[in-house]
Amino acid sequence: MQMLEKAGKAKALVLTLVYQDGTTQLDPEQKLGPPVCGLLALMKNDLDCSTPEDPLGPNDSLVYLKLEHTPAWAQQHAHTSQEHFTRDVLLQVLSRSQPVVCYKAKDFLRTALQFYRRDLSWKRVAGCLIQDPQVSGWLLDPANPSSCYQDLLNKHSKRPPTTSALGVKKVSRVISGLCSLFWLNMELCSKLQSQGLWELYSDMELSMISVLAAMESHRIHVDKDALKRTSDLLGTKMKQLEQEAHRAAGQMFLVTSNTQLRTVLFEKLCLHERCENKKLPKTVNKQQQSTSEAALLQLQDLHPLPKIILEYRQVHKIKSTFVDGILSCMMSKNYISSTWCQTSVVTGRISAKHPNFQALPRQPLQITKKQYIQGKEEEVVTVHPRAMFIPQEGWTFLAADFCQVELRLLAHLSADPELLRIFTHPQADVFTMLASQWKGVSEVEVTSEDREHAKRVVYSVVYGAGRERLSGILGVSGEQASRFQDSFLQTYREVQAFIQRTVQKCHNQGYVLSIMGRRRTLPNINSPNWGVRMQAARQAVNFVVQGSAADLCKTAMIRIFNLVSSSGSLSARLIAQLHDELLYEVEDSQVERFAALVKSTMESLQHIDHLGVHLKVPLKVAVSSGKSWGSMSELHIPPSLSPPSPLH
DNA sequence: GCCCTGACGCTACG
DNA sequence: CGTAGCGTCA
Repeated sequence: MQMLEKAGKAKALVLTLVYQDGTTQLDPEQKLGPPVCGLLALMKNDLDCSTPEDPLGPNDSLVYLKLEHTPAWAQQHAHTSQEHFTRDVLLQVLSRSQPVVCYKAKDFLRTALQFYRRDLSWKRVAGCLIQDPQVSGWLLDPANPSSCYQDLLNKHSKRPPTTSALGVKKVSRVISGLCSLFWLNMELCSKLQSQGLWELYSDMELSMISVLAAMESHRIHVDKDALKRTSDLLGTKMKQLEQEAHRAAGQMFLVTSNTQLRTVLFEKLCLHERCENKKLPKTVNKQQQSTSEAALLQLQDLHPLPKIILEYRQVHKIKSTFVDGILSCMMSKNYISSTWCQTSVVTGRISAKHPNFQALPRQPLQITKKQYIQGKEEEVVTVHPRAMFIPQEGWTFLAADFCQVELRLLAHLSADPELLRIFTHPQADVFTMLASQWKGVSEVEVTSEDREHAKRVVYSVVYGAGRERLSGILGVSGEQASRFQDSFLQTYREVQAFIQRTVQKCHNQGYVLSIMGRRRTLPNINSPNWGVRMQAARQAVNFVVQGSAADLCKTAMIRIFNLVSSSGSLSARLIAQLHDELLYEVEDSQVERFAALVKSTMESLQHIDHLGVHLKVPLKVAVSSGKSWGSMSELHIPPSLSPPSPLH
């Protein structure tokens, strides 16, 4: 009890998880993270007098908290005082106003939520103010995130710290590690302040840690049996396609080997000689004949093999990554939870792994199954990985999508009058209007092909893709792709001006900023090498658009998280973030109410007064819901249901 | 024979 | 543009 009081009064708390093999979060990362066995907390009171040589001041103290699971049958009465103590300290950590520091704080929060699943609601992590030097370091230099704690320390500490750690006991190494973590955090905070990144850090990125921890601690149910059946189905389909490929090639070869495929296509069949009018793409690094989708599409009329390979690749991708890959993430469970990474994307977006939730195919795959049953010889089966994800009984998936955020941001950033008009006076579908304006025809004359072209061209400009990439995607010549881009930039003159302005600014100050002050430095903007310099210019433009979109999406996640956390009745949980789309699991009875709240919260981000964000275009959010992620249908929210503009 | 590693190619998403 | 992840090959 004395300890608990001490922890509450301490001026600062420095934490690290301890793993069963004796390592901590401050040690270099393991391949397979060992299980957590406890938590080490340094309570700092002597902020002035301790030195690297004698890191522990007289009023500082250290406590180790054991984390272990009690078997369910013993849980009823057997809470030991130690377990209560640990839980109480954790609760205090979550609600204290004094600083708490932890390297990789998200892992700590998730661990806490997992160990006290019953006593500790995920809503409790909403208010917590925990600092994380890993996040600070990434914000300061997002292009070079440090690989481990030592790496980060070397990069930012003023002088090389304590002498040879070898020979020193493990305990004292950990203690001095925690102390250095405290000082490193101070150092990073002042750097953030001097770079104008403090508000972004404390108001957005630190809140994201809690949001992501809560998201990771939620279990997403998966139809494991369906997944296994699909795996077998795709396996037999692949064997069939492999045989067809061998027959078409006139020889056996490894269908998954690009090297062997290249030999068959270009040395045996010599297909490149039969299409001299088309230009076939080359591989990036070795400048060989490419066997990519774009190349095979060019060759498909000359020989049956390319088509077979394309289909084989489609099936193989689905099976290996989205069926077997997800099965291997499930181990013996029947649910998954992705790991969400905050510090791995330069533009400020978040990424996901194990599995990568953000890359699950949007479109289902059609498989024609040959079977020799009387009556029907062929059967068409659709395989859809997203459909394997199922809400709990009595709950529904709800998706909220920022419609064309990046294009809207481009309109805002460039202030192009024509582009702005499309969004402020929406008379039709955005890309239809765009196509009609661009090609100079009326909206009813726009074909679906025109619309698709417009969409692709727009995003090639937003993403900064070259003509090669665009021509590959569009299926037209590089020359034509280039003309499309040029005519787009001619129609929307201010967009071109924005691009030039951004590159010029980057040239002058060495970095670019997003709407909320996220920063990317681009040293190569001054490179003597033309190619390198142009790449940096594209990265600069892309960063401003993509980074600003990331700012908006993160703000939306945080606001919705805070609204739900502080509500007594709402229970919706975030399942995944797909960059401009948020996926929630909602109690059936709350779907309409929550949908209205999400939509209005997200659309209200057009104006964020205290950040000085005032977008010149409205934001539009489309909401859909369904009983599986594979079958979502749009939800129309009557404007009357929308609550008044929520608090920040 | 075995497993590991880094470079490369391809492709899913936004 | 920029992520994750599967595969081959030396």
